[in-house]
Order: sequence, then structure tokens, then C-alpha cells
Amino acid sequence: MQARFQQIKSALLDKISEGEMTPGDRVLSENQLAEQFQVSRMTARRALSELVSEGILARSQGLGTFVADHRPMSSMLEIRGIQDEIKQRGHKYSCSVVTKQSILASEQQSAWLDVALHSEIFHTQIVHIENGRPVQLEDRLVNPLWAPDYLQQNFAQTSANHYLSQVAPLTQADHIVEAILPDALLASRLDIALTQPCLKVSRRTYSAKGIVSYALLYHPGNRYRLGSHLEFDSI
Amino acid sequence: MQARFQQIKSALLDKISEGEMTPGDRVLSENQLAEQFQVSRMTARRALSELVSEGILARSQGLGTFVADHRPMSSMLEIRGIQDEIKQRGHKYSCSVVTKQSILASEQQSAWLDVALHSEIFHTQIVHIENGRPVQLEDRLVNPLWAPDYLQQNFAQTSANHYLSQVAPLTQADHIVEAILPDALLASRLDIALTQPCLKVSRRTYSAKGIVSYALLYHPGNRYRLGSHLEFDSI
DNA sequence: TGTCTTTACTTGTATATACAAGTGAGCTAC
DNA sequence: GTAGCTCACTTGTATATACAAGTAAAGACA
Repeated sequence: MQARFQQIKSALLDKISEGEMTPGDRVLSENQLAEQFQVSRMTARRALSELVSEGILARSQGLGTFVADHRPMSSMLEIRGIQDEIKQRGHKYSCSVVTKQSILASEQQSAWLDVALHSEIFHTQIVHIENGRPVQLEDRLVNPLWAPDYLQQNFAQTSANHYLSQVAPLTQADHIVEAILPDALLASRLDIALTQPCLKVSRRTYSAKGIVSYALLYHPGNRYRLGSHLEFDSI
Repeated sequence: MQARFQQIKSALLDKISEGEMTPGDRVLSENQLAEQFQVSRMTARRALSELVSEGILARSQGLGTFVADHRPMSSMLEIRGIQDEIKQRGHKYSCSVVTKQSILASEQQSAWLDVALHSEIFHTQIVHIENGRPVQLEDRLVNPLWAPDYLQQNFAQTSANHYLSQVAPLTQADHIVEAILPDALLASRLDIALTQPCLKVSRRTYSAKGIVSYALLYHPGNRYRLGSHLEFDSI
């Protein structure tokens, strides 16, 4: 048996994820929810409060409660797989492995991974899908030295990040973020128009011994945002 | 007059930031706090609940409430004006002030700055130019409470960031990065084509007392990249 | 026409109360 | 001695109530 405030939360989340309510829409008031679900106002209020603190809703005294701008947002400061992100949002995750092979490093690729020219490296290309819509094309090069079993992973279950962080704990990461227009191939993989801008994140991850992986992450600009939070001082 | 649950939160935060309580320490129970602060258990509970949802505390039914393991993220992303960046690259900097005025906060603006609806706020719009080419349109809202002389600044000499960090030292910042297509006005200000994607950075900066400024920074995708470097070694 | 007031809503804060459920320490019965 | 029980404490859920404070729109008034 679920807690009643949880049921209200779920009901609201369903409405939002199914598009029945979109950002800016007004949610039923605390009293209305209380009556509809046959609970006290405080219980309805708790459901709303938690959704507000999770960034799903936004409240204004005297005005009401509204669906917040809810495009997915991930932290630039956390290196975690997009799988976790999607699941944490309570959405359905799936993926499609486009490429999964061992290749010989080109000049640029050998520079990215800091390996010898024409040495063997691993290459994967995976489309990550949230609620049926592609949200990321992950184009990743991996140094086999630190992750020899990389190609044997089942990426539908284990995220690349998860596996890599197990075999070679991360110590550093570099990011470069750009706004680009997709080429035809990328647009088709992400199922977007050629005029739809994309966020391109180039992420290079290091373990104690050296560069583990170089990933190019492409996101549709209309379905994804990158976020970060910094604290400088206290606590 | 501050809300009482806020006072309790502040008191707890003080103890933590001053090292009087460290991760793993047990906090007074809800009932004990209620008695100490002469409030009801529900009020004490609210203070704890919010700190839990902020990640400061952690609770265990039957056990108690504890100071959470709080790992300070290595703050590597610098908040500095684009002027400094450009000058550091040895390039020529200039700017063009488009707007510089006091306005009444709209609904969205008041939410961004966490001020009352229709209260007076400052608004500036400045195009930053590197070697004759626009690289950033800075659209900034400022809370006059923390920066009353903001509009008197000469932004050709003093950067907004520089002034703001003097009058209200930064303690936190939030970033959201998106890829967008410019509208006609933005394209003309940045002197780019309508099909040229842009990086949009929404940056909200906090001082100890509250939100100081909300800035929307637009960069031409073909002339700008965002970079960051993270280190994890000391958690 | 324009300004002020009222009114009807909203969320925000605070309290007192009740019972459920998880934990651990100490006591009891075997 | 120890297995199991009880008890005292903790957080978790839920309710009913009261008043404060912010907002917007309808209405009264000049």
C-alpha cells in the first residue's frame, strides 16, 4: 500500500509525463486536490510541496501551483550515465546500440585517447531513448588498456559509465559544450529536423593511470538541458 | 521576521558550517528540537525535512536524523566576466550597451529573482564584442536590494560580474545550458544567420542573503564553446 | 473614466493530535 | 546463556483547524 501523498504525486506526474499537462499549466489547488482524493489539505499540500522541491512544479502565493519548465536537466558536474538520469525522473529508458566494435585509431582518435597511432581501441555508438524519444547519441571511444572487457558489456543493462567507473575509477573529467546543427545522419539518429540545434558535449574522462574514454554526446536542443550548481563558500 | 522553521534551519546550518556538527553526527530529534525552540513537532519536522531534501541531513526511521555526507564539489567553474576572458586571450574587447533601465518585474522575472511581483528590478542588455565580432549577448536582471547602484556603473569599464561580486560576494550559482536557434532580434544583435545555433546559458547567482542576479547569456555556436574541468581525487 | 474597496480565491505558517512503523536496549522466561 | 518479548524512543503518515499574506477580478464610488 502506497502512502496517499505518494498516490497524488504519481497521479500528477502521470498527467505531466503523458502530456496532459504541460509547463505553465495550472495544477488543481490544494483544496481541490484534497477533495478529489478525499484527503486533508495538508496531505495534498505535501504532494505538491515535494514536487516543488523536486523542480517539477512551481508555486506562487495567491496565484496557484503550476507545472514548471520541465525539460530534462542533467548536472555537468556529475559524471553519471544518462540511464540513471532517466530512471531517476521516473521515465522509461531504452537504448539502441548502433555500433560496437574494435577499430584502429585514426590520427585524431589516437590524440584524443593519448594512444599510439593505429593501435586498437573500442568504439561504441548508442542512442539513448527516454519515453520513446531519443535524447542522446553517445559516440564513445575507449582505451582497451583500462577496460579490456568493454565490448562484452550488455549496454541495455549496464551503462558504459557504470562499467567504466568500476574498472577504472574516475579522477578527472574535461567537458566542452557547443551548440551545433546536426548533419543528416545525426538528425536521423536523434529523430529531429536538420534545423533543430543540438548540444554537443565532448567529455574526456581520466582515471589515475590515464585517459579512459572520450565521448561525444549529442542531445536534441529541444529535449535536453545541461545544468550545474556551484557553491563557493559556506558548507 | 523570519519563519520559525527557517530559524531552526538556520541554527542547524550554522552548527554544521562552523564545524560544531560534522557528517555522521546525530541531530537533536524532532521532539527535542520542538521543545528547545518552543514550537510544535510538525514545525521542527519541517525544518528537518527541508534540510533532508536539500541533501544536508539524512533521516532513518527509528534511528534519528544525521548530518549527511556532504562532499564539496570541486568548484572549478569560474564565474567571471567575458571581458576578462577576452583580454586574457589577448584579444580586443569592446561592448555595446543596448538596454540599461529600471523595470517592474513580470511574473516570470519575479520568480527568477525571487522578489515580489511588479517590484522594481534592474535590467541591462549588453553585447560583448571580441575583435569586432559579437560573442555574447548578456541579458541580465538584478535585484536592487543587493546592488542599488548597479545602473550607475559604466559597463564599458566595469563588468557587471565584477561590480556584483564586490557588492554581494557570490556564494552559489546555478547554470542551465541549452542549444537554441536565435530569433530575429538575437540574430541581429549577435550578427549571425537565423540558422546558426546558439548556446544559451541561464545563470543565477546567489549571495549569502539571496538571489543577486539572473543572467541570460547567448553565444553564437560557431564562435564560442564552454569548457569545464573536474577533479574528483579528494572527496 | 478612473480609483479605491471588497471579496473570493490562492499559498504560507503553525499547532495539536493520533496512530503506524522501524530500531535498539534491556528484561524475562526458558 | 540466549532467544524472544516489551518498552522507550525514533521517524513516517494523516487529519482538522486557525490565521496570515499575496493576487486578481468584480464592484462601489467619485
